[in-house]
Amino acid sequence: MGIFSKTCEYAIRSVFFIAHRTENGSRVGIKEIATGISSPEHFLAKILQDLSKKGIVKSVKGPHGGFYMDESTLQRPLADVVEAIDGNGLFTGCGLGLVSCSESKPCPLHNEFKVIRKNIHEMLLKTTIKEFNGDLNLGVTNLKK
Amino acid sequence: MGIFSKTCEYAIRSVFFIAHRTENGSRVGIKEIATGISSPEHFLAKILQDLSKKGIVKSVKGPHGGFYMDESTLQRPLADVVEAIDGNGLFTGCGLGLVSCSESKPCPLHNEFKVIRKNIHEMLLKTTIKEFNGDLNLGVTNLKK
DNA sequence: TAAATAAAAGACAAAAAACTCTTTTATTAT
DNA sequence: ATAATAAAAGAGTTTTTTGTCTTTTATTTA
Ligand code: SF4
Ligand code: SF4
Repeated sequence: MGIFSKTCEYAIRSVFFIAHRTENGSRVGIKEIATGISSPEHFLAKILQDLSKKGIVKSVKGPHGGFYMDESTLQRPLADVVEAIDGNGLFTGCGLGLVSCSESKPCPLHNEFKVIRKNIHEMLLKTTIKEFNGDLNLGVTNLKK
Repeated sequence: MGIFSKTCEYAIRSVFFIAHRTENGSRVGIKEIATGISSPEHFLAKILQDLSKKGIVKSVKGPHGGFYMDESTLQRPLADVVEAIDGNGLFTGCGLGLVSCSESKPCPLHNEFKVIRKNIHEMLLKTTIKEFNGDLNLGVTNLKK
Protein backbone atom coordinates (compact mmCIF):
# COMPACT_ATOMS: atom_id res chain seq x y z
CA MET A 1 0.00 0.00 0.00
CA GLY A 2 1.37 3.35 -0.96
CA ILE A 3 0.52 6.78 0.33
CA PHE A 4 -2.58 7.10 -1.84
CA SER A 5 -5.47 4.70 -2.41
CA LYS A 6 -5.54 2.88 -5.74
CA THR A 7 -8.50 5.04 -6.70
CA CYS A 8 -6.42 8.14 -6.04
CA GLU A 9 -3.48 6.81 -8.03
CA TYR A 10 -5.77 6.31 -11.03
CA ALA A 11 -7.20 9.78 -10.49
CA ILE A 12 -3.77 11.41 -10.50
CA ARG A 13 -2.58 9.48 -13.52
CA SER A 14 -5.78 10.27 -15.40
CA VAL A 15 -5.65 14.02 -14.78
CA PHE A 16 -2.03 14.04 -15.93
CA PHE A 17 -3.08 12.11 -19.01
CA ILE A 18 -6.09 14.31 -19.78
CA ALA A 19 -4.07 17.47 -19.25
CA HIS A 20 -1.41 16.18 -21.60
CA ARG A 21 -3.83 15.02 -24.30
CA THR A 22 -6.14 18.03 -24.38
CA GLU A 23 -3.86 21.01 -24.03
CA ASN A 24 -4.71 21.86 -27.64
CA GLY A 25 -8.41 22.19 -26.77
CA SER A 26 -9.52 18.71 -27.88
CA ARG A 27 -11.18 16.00 -25.82
CA VAL A 28 -10.21 12.49 -24.96
CA GLY A 29 -12.50 9.49 -24.38
CA ILE A 30 -12.59 7.14 -21.43
CA LYS A 31 -11.32 4.15 -23.43
CA GLU A 32 -8.24 6.01 -24.54
CA ILE A 33 -7.55 7.32 -21.05
CA ALA A 34 -7.96 3.86 -19.52
CA THR A 35 -5.54 2.22 -21.90
CA GLY A 36 -3.22 5.22 -21.71
CA ILE A 37 -2.76 4.86 -17.96
CA SER A 38 -3.45 1.10 -17.82
CA SER A 39 -6.44 1.20 -15.53
CA PRO A 40 -9.75 -0.72 -15.56
CA GLU A 41 -12.04 1.24 -17.85
CA HIS A 42 -15.29 1.19 -15.90
CA PHE A 43 -13.60 1.71 -12.59
CA LEU A 44 -11.89 4.76 -13.97
CA ALA A 45 -15.21 5.94 -15.36
CA LYS A 46 -16.58 6.15 -11.82
CA ILE A 47 -13.57 8.09 -10.68
CA LEU A 48 -13.84 10.57 -13.52
CA GLN A 49 -17.55 11.02 -12.84
CA ASP A 50 -16.56 11.93 -9.32
CA LEU A 51 -13.82 14.31 -10.42
CA SER A 52 -16.25 15.80 -12.91
CA LYS A 53 -18.86 16.53 -10.22
CA LYS A 54 -16.16 18.16 -8.16
CA GLY A 55 -15.03 20.33 -11.02
CA ILE A 56 -11.56 18.86 -11.46
CA VAL A 57 -12.27 17.68 -14.99
CA LYS A 58 -14.88 18.71 -17.56
CA SER A 59 -16.81 16.39 -19.85
CA VAL A 60 -19.24 16.41 -22.74
CA LYS A 61 -21.36 13.51 -23.94
CA GLY A 62 -22.04 12.36 -27.46
CA PRO A 63 -19.95 12.20 -30.61
CA HIS A 64 -16.60 13.91 -30.30
CA GLY A 65 -17.30 14.21 -26.63
CA GLY A 66 -14.96 13.18 -23.87
CA PHE A 67 -12.98 14.62 -21.01
CA TYR A 68 -10.87 17.75 -20.95
CA MET A 69 -9.66 20.46 -18.61
CA ASP A 70 -9.81 24.23 -18.81
CA GLU A 71 -6.87 26.52 -18.22
CA SER A 72 -7.79 27.47 -14.67
CA THR A 73 -8.11 23.81 -13.64
CA LEU A 74 -4.78 22.97 -15.25
CA GLN A 75 -3.12 25.39 -12.89
CA ARG A 76 -4.67 23.89 -9.75
CA PRO A 77 -2.38 22.02 -7.39
CA LEU A 78 -2.29 18.24 -7.31
CA ALA A 79 -3.43 18.50 -3.70
CA ASP A 80 -6.92 19.32 -5.01
CA VAL A 81 -7.12 15.98 -6.80
CA VAL A 82 -5.88 14.05 -3.78
CA GLU A 83 -8.30 15.85 -1.48
CA ALA A 84 -11.22 15.20 -3.86
CA ILE A 85 -10.61 11.45 -3.76
CA ASP A 86 -8.86 10.55 -0.51
CA GLY A 87 -10.03 13.51 1.56
CA ASN A 88 -7.71 15.60 3.68
CA GLY A 89 -6.74 12.85 6.10
CA LEU A 90 -3.25 12.74 4.63
CA PHE A 91 -2.73 16.40 5.45
CA THR A 92 -4.63 16.81 8.69
CA GLY A 93 -4.74 13.28 10.06
CA CYS A 94 -1.94 11.45 11.71
CA GLY A 95 0.05 8.28 11.52
CA LEU A 96 -1.25 6.48 14.55
CA GLY A 97 -4.94 6.98 13.96
CA LEU A 98 -5.83 8.36 17.35
CA VAL A 99 -8.77 10.71 17.49
CA SER A 100 -8.82 12.10 21.01
CA CYS A 101 -5.23 13.27 21.14
CA SER A 102 -4.24 16.89 21.39
CA GLU A 103 -1.22 19.15 21.14
CA SER A 104 -0.91 19.07 24.91
CA LYS A 105 -1.32 15.28 25.18
CA PRO A 106 -0.21 13.84 21.85
CA CYS A 107 0.90 10.36 20.85
CA PRO A 108 4.65 9.76 20.87
CA LEU A 109 5.06 10.35 17.15
CA HIS A 110 3.09 13.57 16.94
CA ASN A 111 5.95 15.94 16.24
CA GLU A 112 7.59 13.58 13.79
CA PHE A 113 4.36 13.20 11.86
CA LYS A 114 3.72 16.91 11.73
CA VAL A 115 6.91 17.33 9.72
CA ILE A 116 6.12 14.44 7.36
CA ARG A 117 2.57 15.47 6.57
CA LYS A 118 3.74 19.06 6.06
CA ASN A 119 6.29 17.79 3.55
CA ILE A 120 3.64 15.85 1.69
CA HIS A 121 1.15 18.67 1.72
CA GLU A 122 3.65 21.25 0.51
CA MET A 123 4.82 18.97 -2.27
CA LEU A 124 1.26 18.45 -3.49
CA LEU A 125 0.43 22.14 -3.18
CA LYS A 126 3.37 23.31 -5.23
CA THR A 127 2.84 20.68 -7.93
CA THR A 128 0.36 21.78 -10.59
CA ILE A 129 -1.61 19.43 -12.79
CA LYS A 130 -0.21 20.77 -16.03
CA GLU A 131 3.42 21.08 -15.10
CA PHE A 132 4.37 17.67 -16.48
CA ASN A 133 2.88 18.15 -19.95
CA GLY A 134 6.26 19.00 -21.39
CA ASP A 135 7.97 15.86 -20.15
CA LEU A 136 5.02 13.71 -21.18
CA ASN A 137 5.13 15.20 -24.68
CA LEU A 138 8.82 14.45 -24.89
CA GLY A 139 8.28 10.91 -23.71
CA VAL A 140 10.64 11.48 -20.82
CA THR A 141 7.99 10.38 -18.35
CA ASN A 142 5.21 7.80 -18.62
CA LEU A 143 1.90 6.91 -16.99
CA LYS A 144 1.48 3.32 -18.09
CA LYS A 145 2.06 0.30 -16.01
CA MET B 1 -6.54 6.35 5.40
CA GLY B 2 -3.24 7.29 6.93
CA ILE B 3 0.27 6.37 5.92
CA PHE B 4 0.18 3.00 7.69
CA SER B 5 -2.40 0.23 7.61
CA LYS B 6 -4.62 -0.11 10.66
CA THR B 7 -2.74 -3.28 11.52
CA CYS B 8 0.50 -1.33 11.49
CA GLU B 9 -0.94 1.43 13.66
CA TYR B 10 -1.91 -1.15 16.28
CA ALA B 11 1.53 -2.71 15.98
CA ILE B 12 3.31 0.56 16.62
CA ARG B 13 1.07 1.54 19.51
CA SER B 14 1.46 -1.91 21.07
CA VAL B 15 5.26 -1.93 20.91
CA PHE B 16 5.32 1.51 22.50
CA PHE B 17 2.97 0.23 25.17
CA ILE B 18 4.90 -2.96 25.83
CA ALA B 19 8.20 -1.09 25.94
CA HIS B 20 6.73 1.35 28.41
CA ARG B 21 5.13 -1.28 30.65
CA THR B 22 7.98 -3.76 30.79
CA GLU B 23 11.10 -1.65 31.10
CA ASN B 24 11.43 -2.97 34.65
CA GLY B 25 11.70 -6.54 33.37
CA SER B 26 8.08 -7.57 33.92
CA ARG B 27 5.57 -8.84 31.36
CA VAL B 28 2.24 -7.55 30.20
CA GLY B 29 -0.75 -9.57 28.98
CA ILE B 30 -2.70 -9.18 25.77
CA LYS B 31 -5.85 -7.96 27.53
CA GLU B 32 -4.02 -5.15 29.24
CA ILE B 33 -2.25 -4.14 26.04
CA ALA B 34 -5.49 -4.16 24.06
CA THR B 35 -7.31 -1.94 26.52
CA GLY B 36 -4.20 0.20 26.99
CA ILE B 37 -4.06 1.11 23.32
CA SER B 38 -7.79 0.69 22.64
CA SER B 39 -7.56 -2.01 20.03
CA PRO B 40 -9.63 -5.18 19.41
CA GLU B 41 -8.09 -7.86 21.60
CA HIS B 42 -8.04 -10.87 19.28
CA PHE B 43 -7.04 -8.84 16.30
CA LEU B 44 -4.10 -7.46 18.23
CA ALA B 45 -3.25 -11.00 19.35
CA LYS B 46 -2.66 -11.97 15.73
CA ILE B 47 -0.46 -8.96 15.18
CA LEU B 48 1.63 -9.72 18.25
CA GLN B 49 2.01 -13.35 17.19
CA ASP B 50 3.39 -12.02 13.97
CA LEU B 51 5.73 -9.56 15.67
CA SER B 52 6.79 -12.34 18.00
CA LYS B 53 7.74 -14.66 15.14
CA LYS B 54 9.72 -11.84 13.61
CA GLY B 55 11.57 -11.18 16.83
CA ILE B 56 10.22 -7.69 17.50
CA VAL B 57 8.56 -8.75 20.76
CA LYS B 58 9.16 -11.68 23.10
CA SER B 59 6.48 -13.73 24.83
CA VAL B 60 6.03 -16.48 27.39
CA LYS B 61 2.90 -18.56 27.93
CA GLY B 62 1.29 -19.58 31.17
CA PRO B 63 0.80 -17.86 34.52
CA HIS B 64 2.69 -14.60 34.84
CA GLY B 65 3.41 -14.88 31.19
CA GLY B 66 2.86 -12.17 28.63
CA PHE B 67 4.74 -9.96 26.23
CA TYR B 68 7.94 -8.05 26.80
CA MET B 69 10.99 -6.74 25.00
CA ASP B 70 14.67 -7.12 25.62
CA GLU B 71 17.16 -4.28 25.67
CA SER B 72 18.50 -4.84 22.17
CA THR B 73 15.00 -4.85 20.69
CA LEU B 74 14.12 -1.67 22.56
CA GLN B 75 16.88 0.09 20.71
CA ARG B 76 15.72 -0.99 17.28
CA PRO B 77 14.27 1.66 15.00
CA LEU B 78 10.56 1.98 14.46
CA ALA B 79 11.21 1.25 10.80
CA ASP B 80 11.69 -2.41 11.77
CA VAL B 81 8.14 -2.59 13.11
CA VAL B 82 6.68 -0.90 10.06
CA GLU B 83 8.61 -3.15 7.72
CA ALA B 84 7.55 -6.28 9.62
CA ILE B 85 3.87 -5.42 9.15
CA ASP B 86 3.46 -3.27 6.05
CA GLY B 87 6.58 -4.37 4.22
CA ASN B 88 9.03 -1.98 2.66
CA GLY B 89 6.63 -0.56 0.08
CA LEU B 90 6.51 2.73 1.94
CA PHE B 91 10.28 3.13 1.63
CA THR B 92 11.00 1.59 -1.75
CA GLY B 93 7.67 1.88 -3.52
CA CYS B 94 6.16 4.97 -5.01
CA GLY B 95 3.07 7.10 -5.00
CA LEU B 96 1.63 6.23 -8.36
CA GLY B 97 1.87 2.48 -8.16
CA LEU B 98 3.61 1.90 -11.45
CA VAL B 99 5.84 -1.14 -11.66
CA SER B 100 7.63 -0.89 -14.95
CA CYS B 101 8.97 2.61 -14.53
CA SER B 102 12.63 3.44 -14.26
CA GLU B 103 14.97 6.28 -13.40
CA SER B 104 15.34 7.02 -17.09
CA LYS B 105 11.61 6.85 -17.83
CA PRO B 106 9.85 7.62 -14.57
CA CYS B 107 6.33 8.83 -13.84
CA PRO B 108 5.94 12.59 -13.53
CA LEU B 109 6.09 12.57 -9.74
CA HIS B 110 9.14 10.38 -9.36
CA ASN B 111 11.54 13.00 -8.05
CA GLU B 112 8.98 14.48 -5.71
CA PHE B 113 8.22 11.07 -4.23
CA LYS B 114 11.83 10.20 -3.75
CA VAL B 115 12.16 13.10 -1.34
CA ILE B 116 9.00 12.23 0.55
CA ARG B 117 9.77 8.56 1.02
CA LYS B 118 13.30 9.44 2.08
CA ASN B 119 11.87 11.77 4.73
CA ILE B 120 9.58 9.04 6.02
CA HIS B 121 12.26 6.39 6.03
CA GLU B 122 14.78 8.58 7.82
CA MET B 123 12.25 9.57 10.43
CA LEU B 124 11.40 5.93 11.14
CA LEU B 125 15.06 4.92 11.18
CA LYS B 126 16.10 7.52 13.69
CA THR B 127 13.13 6.87 15.99
CA THR B 128 13.75 4.04 18.44
CA ILE B 129 11.05 1.99 20.10
CA LYS B 130 12.05 2.91 23.62
CA GLU B 131 12.64 6.60 23.20
CA PHE B 132 9.15 7.57 24.28
CA ASN B 133 9.13 5.67 27.55
CA GLY B 134 9.97 8.81 29.47
CA ASP B 135 7.10 10.86 28.12
CA LEU B 136 4.68 7.93 28.49
CA ASN B 137 5.71 7.55 32.13
CA LEU B 138 5.15 11.23 32.72
CA GLY B 139 1.75 11.05 31.03
CA VAL B 140 2.81 13.71 28.56
CA THR B 141 1.88 11.43 25.67
CA ASN B 142 -0.82 8.81 25.29
CA LEU B 143 -1.66 5.76 23.17
CA LYS B 144 -5.39 5.43 23.78
CA LYS B 145 -8.08 6.42 21.40
C1' DT C 1 -36.01 13.28 -36.63
C1' DA C 2 -33.20 9.05 -36.50
C1' DA C 3 -29.00 6.81 -35.70
C1' DA C 4 -24.65 6.87 -33.67
C1' DT C 5 -21.73 8.17 -30.04
C1' DA C 6 -19.95 8.73 -25.47
C1' DA C 7 -20.49 9.82 -20.66
C1' DA C 8 -23.56 8.89 -16.43
C1' DA C 9 -25.65 5.84 -13.52
C1' DG C 10 -26.85 1.53 -11.27
C1' DA C 11 -26.34 -3.07 -9.85
C1' DC C 12 -23.27 -6.56 -8.94
C1' DA C 13 -18.87 -9.52 -7.97
C1' DA C 14 -14.22 -10.39 -6.31
C1' DA C 15 -10.45 -9.44 -3.31
C1' DA C 16 -8.34 -7.50 0.59
C1' DA C 17 -8.43 -5.61 5.16
C1' DA C 18 -10.31 -5.52 9.59
C1' DC C 19 -12.37 -7.83 13.20
C1' DT C 20 -14.58 -11.97 16.16
C1' DC C 21 -14.95 -16.31 18.27
C1' DT C 22 -13.34 -20.98 19.55
C1' DT C 23 -9.92 -24.49 20.31
C1' DT C 24 -5.23 -25.91 21.19
C1' DT C 25 -0.66 -25.74 23.21
C1' DA C 26 2.82 -24.40 26.48
C1' DT C 27 4.00 -22.94 31.11
C1' DT C 28 3.56 -22.35 35.97
C1' DA C 29 2.17 -23.20 40.62
C1' DT C 30 -0.11 -26.11 43.75
C1' DA D 1 0.12 -35.08 38.25
C1' DT D 2 -3.43 -31.48 38.10
C1' DA D 3 -5.54 -27.22 37.59
C1' DA D 4 -5.05 -22.60 36.25
C1' DT D 5 -3.20 -19.35 33.21
C1' DA D 6 -2.01 -17.05 29.04
C1' DA D 7 -0.27 -17.10 24.37
C1' DA D 8 -0.74 -19.58 19.70
C1' DA D 9 -3.43 -21.22 16.25
C1' DG D 10 -7.51 -21.90 13.43
C1' DA D 11 -11.81 -20.90 11.45
C1' DG D 12 -14.74 -18.01 10.61
C1' DT D 13 -17.59 -12.99 9.65
C1' DT D 14 -17.97 -8.15 8.39
C1' DT D 15 -16.60 -4.19 6.07
C1' DT D 16 -14.08 -1.68 2.70
C1' DT D 17 -11.78 -1.42 -1.53
C1' DT D 18 -11.34 -2.62 -6.10
C1' DG D 19 -13.14 -4.11 -10.29
C1' DT D 20 -17.00 -5.75 -13.85
C1' DC D 21 -21.13 -5.57 -16.48
C1' DT D 22 -25.47 -3.55 -18.10
C1' DT D 23 -28.71 0.16 -18.81
C1' DT D 24 -29.80 5.00 -19.22
C1' DT D 25 -29.21 9.79 -20.56
C1' DA D 26 -27.32 13.53 -23.20
C1' DT D 27 -25.28 15.24 -27.49
C1' DT D 28 -24.09 15.38 -32.21
C1' DT D 29 -24.29 14.47 -37.01
C1' DA D 30 -26.49 12.91 -41.00
S1 SF4 E 1 -0.84 13.06 18.59
FE1 SF4 E 1 -0.55 13.81 16.52
S2 SF4 E 1 0.42 12.14 15.38
FE2 SF4 E 1 -0.33 11.30 17.33
S3 SF4 E 1 -2.31 10.46 16.90
FE3 SF4 E 1 -2.69 12.56 17.54
S4 SF4 E 1 -2.62 13.87 15.71
FE4 SF4 E 1 -1.76 11.85 15.22
S1 SF4 F 1 8.65 6.72 -11.51
FE1 SF4 F 1 9.16 6.70 -9.33
S2 SF4 F 1 7.40 7.66 -8.30
FE2 SF4 F 1 6.77 7.18 -10.39
S3 SF4 F 1 5.79 5.21 -10.31
FE3 SF4 F 1 7.94 4.78 -10.75
S4 SF4 F 1 9.01 4.56 -8.80
FE4 SF4 F 1 7.00 5.47 -8.42
